[in-house]
Parts: sequence; structure tokens; C-alpha cells
Amino acid sequence: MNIGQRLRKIREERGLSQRELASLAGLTNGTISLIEKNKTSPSVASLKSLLDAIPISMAEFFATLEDQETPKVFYRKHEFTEVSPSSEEQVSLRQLGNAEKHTLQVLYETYQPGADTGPEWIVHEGEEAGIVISGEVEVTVDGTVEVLAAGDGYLFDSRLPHRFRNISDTVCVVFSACTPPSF
Amino acid sequence: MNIGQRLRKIREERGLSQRELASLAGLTNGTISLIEKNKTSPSVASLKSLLDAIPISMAEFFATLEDQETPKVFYRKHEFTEVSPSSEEQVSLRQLGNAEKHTLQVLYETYQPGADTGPEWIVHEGEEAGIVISGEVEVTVDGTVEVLAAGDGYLFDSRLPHRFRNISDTVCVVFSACTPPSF
DNA sequence: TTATTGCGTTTAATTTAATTGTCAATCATG
DNA sequence: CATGATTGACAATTAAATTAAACGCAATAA
Repeated sequence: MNIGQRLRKIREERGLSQRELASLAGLTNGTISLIEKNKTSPSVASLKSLLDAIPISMAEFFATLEDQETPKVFYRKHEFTEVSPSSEEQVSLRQLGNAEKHTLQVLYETYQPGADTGPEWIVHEGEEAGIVISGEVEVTVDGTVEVLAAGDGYLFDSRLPHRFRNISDTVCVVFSACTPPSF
Repeated sequence: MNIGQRLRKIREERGLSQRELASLAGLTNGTISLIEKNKTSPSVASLKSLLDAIPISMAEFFATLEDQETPKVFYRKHEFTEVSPSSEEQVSLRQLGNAEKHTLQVLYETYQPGADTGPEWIVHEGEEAGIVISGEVEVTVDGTVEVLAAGDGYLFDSRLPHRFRNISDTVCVVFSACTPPSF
């Protein structure tokens, strides 16, 4: 996001010191220093005070901020977002990035023993592929059933009805990709 | 601003409960409850987490929020903003609203004894008028000098060089209007 | 009834933002 | 040079956001 850099930029464009802006906004120079160095995330109320004093609207502030943003490329383990329906306790689907902004949806899937995406068949647009990282999973595609183990993979047209089941007694982890994103 | 109302609206549009959204955003349901009831102003970081989970961009969130905003009409005493140059200690100019958004600039002016806007003449576009609330002030417009007391007023073309001085030993308060705003 | 589940809210404890006061660096001015 | 003023940064304190847990309510099922 880099709120700090953006705030500093527009503040300096207006020729304001931290202290001047602070007094206009009803905050302190110390606060502005911390915000500009990204050492704190200001409350929306505080940021609004600052932007009103400049003045510039919240929408404008974030519009150009988000435009300039370099697209996110790298994701840490904890940054994957859980996207499995909350009802499903047995299956965890952890998605890489925000699929709505991409044509590729990448999932880190965890199937507990007994987990099952059925019995209704999954059908959607696009193609999907995956590779089993650990454990075993039974994959059914258009009537054909296979049990895949670590290192095995699959690739098929998502319009073919399909289903995943963990019929083993250990957790199964699958890494998959799908295009276009289906949810 | 009403961040709370807007957040609740879009959350409910997506059919999410506070708890669901909380787990997606990595916050707690209690926090969302407080935000939606405007009992707290979330940090920008927290709000971003929530909007990313929905998902909707910050710019979008504030764009429609600020569009819907009804223009501010009423101002409390403490909401007047001090606009006199920081160098001037003797003169306080407290402005009603944000002049940049209006064609009318309204000021609540306080002149300490000895206060003087001179010796350089003030000259700018537009017309200005005022009425003395309390105390006395010497007003010079285009060479003509008058001392105005409580109840007296003035109205002139701002392109005429003018100057205000408090030559009495009591504080003088003037209520003035100017169009278009000159600063 | 009597649990049970899911909802939003509230409260006390904790974590974090914001203030206050201070500092060294910078830049004019006499 | 001093000196005074102004700048941004920092440590310690205060204020506020956030958490974690419990609460009350309504809907649903046993």
C-alpha cells in the first residue's frame, strides 16, 4: 500500500511541513512522521483529517495509490486465502492471490481423511490441473476413476464432471491450477 | 463519513456474516460489529483487509461513499477552521466550512488590540462585506478611513486596496463574507 | 420443552495508534 | 560563528483500536 510515501508526496507538493499539516488536521507532527514512515497504520478517521486539511478526497488518495501499485507477485505461506465453502470442514482450499484479478487460479488443497467433494459432480468452464504433494486422493473425471499418490498429477477440461475423494487414512495435499478461475 | 453503514451494506450484499468476513480478513467478528456501528474508526490496514476479503478496492469504497455524502450545512463553533497565516498572531480568521468547495467564504475574525492587516494593502478579486460584532475596528478602503463599532458594517469591491486595524484597547470581533473565496 | 446452531452485540484485557516532550540536523540572520 | 527558528525523528506515556470471551436473541430440530 505505502500510505506513508503517498502522504509525504502530496504533503510536500503543497509545500506543507509535518507540523503545519498536523495543526491543520488537528493531529501532531509525530503522528505524521510515524505514518509517513509506515511505522503505523492510521485510523480512517485520522487519515480523513489529514486529507481534508490538504485537501484531497479519500477516493482520490486511494485511486492513484492503487493505480501505481505494482502487482503482487510473491506470496508467503500465510498469505494464501481460504476459499472453501465454510460448510466444508474436510476440504481446505487455500488460494494464491486474488483470483478475480487473474485468469489463473492456483490452489493449495488439503483433504482430510474421508473428505469428498461429491456426491454432486463439479462442472465449470476452463481447464484444470494438479499434482499430489503428499498422501493419496481418488479422482474421478467423466466416469474414469484413478487413485493418485505423491508426484502424480491430472489435467482435464473442467466441463467434464469431476470429483475428489480422500479414501485413505492420511491427509492429502494437492497443488492445483485452474483457468479461468471458477469461483 | 459513515464507514460502518457502507461496510455493512456491501457485506450483506455479498451474503457474508460478520464472522465469515472476519475469518476471511483475519480479524474478529467483534471488531466488525464495532466498525459497522461506528463505535471505532478502523485502521487503514484493517479496513484494507476487510475490503480485500470482500473484495472491493479502497478507491471504490470511498468513491461511492463520498458521492452519497450529503453536503455539510451546519457547523459548530469548534468546527470553524483557523486560516490566518501562522505568522499573524494578532489576527484570527476562523472560516466556515471549506472555502475551496464553495463560492462564498465566511469568516469569524478576531482582532487583538493593535492588530493590523497592513501596512501593505490587501487587493483581490470579488466583493466582501462584514459586520462588527463587538469592539471597534478602523477600516480603510481606497483611501477612505472609518471606525466601525458593534452593529456597523461594510461592503466593497475587493479590488479596492483595503486594510483593517484595531486601534482600540479591547478585542474586536467581525463577521465577514467574501465572494469568491480569496484564499 | 430442551438443546443446538448461527447471528450481532457487548465487555474486559491486550495490543496498537497517537500524543507529548525532546533531540540533533538544517538553515537563515545578525 | 552564535543564535533562534524550523525541520523530521524518536522514546515514553496516554488514548484508542482490536482481541477473546461471554451474552442475548431467534430459528431449527430432537
